Amino acid sequence: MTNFLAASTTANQDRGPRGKAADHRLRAMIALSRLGYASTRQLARIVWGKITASSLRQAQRLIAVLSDERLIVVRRDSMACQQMVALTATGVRWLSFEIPGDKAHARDWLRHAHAHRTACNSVFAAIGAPAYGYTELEIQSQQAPCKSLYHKVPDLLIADSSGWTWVEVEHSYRSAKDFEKVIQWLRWVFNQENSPVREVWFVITRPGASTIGQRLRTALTHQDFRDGIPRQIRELDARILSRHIQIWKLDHDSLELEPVPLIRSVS
DNA sequence: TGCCCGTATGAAAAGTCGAT
DNA sequence: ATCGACTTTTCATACGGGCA
Repeated sequence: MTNFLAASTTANQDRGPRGKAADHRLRAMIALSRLGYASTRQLARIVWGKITASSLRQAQRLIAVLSDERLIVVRRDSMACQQMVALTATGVRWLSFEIPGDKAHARDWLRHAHAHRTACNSVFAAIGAPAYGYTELEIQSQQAPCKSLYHKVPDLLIADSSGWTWVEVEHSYRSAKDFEKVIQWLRWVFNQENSPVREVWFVITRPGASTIGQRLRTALTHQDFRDGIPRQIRELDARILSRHIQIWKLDHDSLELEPVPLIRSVS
């Protein structure tokens, strides 16, 4: 992936304001280069850390300035009633590194913005846009350490020294067939001796997908020994359920993740 | 969804011209 | 002849249609 620190040291020189404003600008530009496109809210969350009336205003002002300087283009998303922005060719040149796919500009991504990528970007913002994480766009552009694993492509990937956190963005209800594939995939991944994946996160971004936790719990819980499931699978499933899965729900207003308990509390 | 292409647009460069 | 103000040309690129 692109070397961020090198980029930030060179891109910071003699380009617009210095100090805090320059830092905000650089962080917004880097975020845009990684996400492909972003909403005002996403930028506010990434650059200022949290969504407040103040951070939203600052984000709006920064977008106005960058747009005046023709570093970004703005598009109003009539569906979601929000501004979406992406880098222009001038904006890409402003950065001292290439954007995913070595594209000249990010206009096409903005024009063909789709709900799933937008949701992935919101989740990326919500987990704090980590430098050791990879966006959906970066994964598609094969800049992540993992393009796919056992026929499954991650929506987001966080790769720190302790292993990978594989993030699935649950933006629609999974069909029974698709869900079964996920279960088989989980078993395959966590049956490996040295699986690079430490945890799999399921992040609910739409009400329609909110039952994913219950479905996983049901599928991976085997109370009856006589149901024909081999002991190894029962133990593997129990381990997956207790150690390797986390369910989160995205709050679209604050762009924060709320944990969803996976194990029903014993009453 | 990605790419190409024709057109529109706006900024910079080059050219024009009158006043001194 | 030189300067400054205004006009024209050129060029880059944003936009959006359309195709694969």
